[in-house]
Amino acid sequence: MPELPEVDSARAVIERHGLDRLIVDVDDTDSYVCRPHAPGDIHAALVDRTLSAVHRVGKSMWCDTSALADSAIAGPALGIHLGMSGKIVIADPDGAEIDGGDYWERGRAAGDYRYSRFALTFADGGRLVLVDPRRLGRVRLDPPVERLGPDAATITAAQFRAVLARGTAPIKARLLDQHAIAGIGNLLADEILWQARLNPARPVGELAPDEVKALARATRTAIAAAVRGGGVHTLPVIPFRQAGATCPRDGAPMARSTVGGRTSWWCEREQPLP
DNA sequence: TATAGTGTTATCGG
DNA sequence: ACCGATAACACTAT
Repeated sequence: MPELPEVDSARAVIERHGLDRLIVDVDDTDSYVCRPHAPGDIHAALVDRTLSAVHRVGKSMWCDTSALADSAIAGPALGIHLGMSGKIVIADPDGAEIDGGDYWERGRAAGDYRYSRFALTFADGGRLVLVDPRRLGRVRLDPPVERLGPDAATITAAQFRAVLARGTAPIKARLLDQHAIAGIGNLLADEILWQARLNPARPVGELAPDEVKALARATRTAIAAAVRGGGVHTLPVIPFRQAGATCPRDGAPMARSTVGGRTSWWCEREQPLP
């Protein structure tokens, strides 16, 4: 589920319900999700601290952590990436849940989720849980977020032009490159290209200035719409990414192929190769 | 049973 | 060393 809009929702959940609560326990026993740390490392680093702030760039989140009671030195950052199927769930001691209820099962205690891969327990018994069936999400201390490109939600026009300025990669592959621009995933990329009426396989080097402009505008509006709607699934063309579908704008068949290593759908008539 | 999937990254060839 | 393409990762749903 998570592209930039979903990750921003998760960030907001942590901001509303996860900050300034004393951490008394950490479940970091999933050594795949918590790699490269050994089980117990994150526990040792976070117990007796609080999350003091939460940040997001692209699809990556991280939390600042407080100093210990007898110290002035802040703790390490807690990096959280949702991967393909991760969600953040806050479970209160009384069983109240914020988001993620899909994964709760009858007979389990509050906060005990079937696909729980990492969890913080707070002093009052509440928990912050990473629920992630596929385990492609990632939790680590001091994540290397400085290598990400500019955030897609706040990128400037000049930065956007620079993203497309060099190379011969298909536009879609470049939009998905998190080191070039951070936050765009497979569905958002298809929506942006559909809005801009550009074929996903067009090489970046051959774009005209007005096409770059159209892409920048589509990126801005698609992300704003997805954040407002509550996720990339609310974007107009996404339900038409399936066999036999026709473009909701002009009724032409939707075409499918692999571009940039990902399944891509576009309108055959409005998004032709030149 | 076989395949695809809202993501990232190591690896390989040019 | 840079750029682009591909496979692999873990697991579920169709």
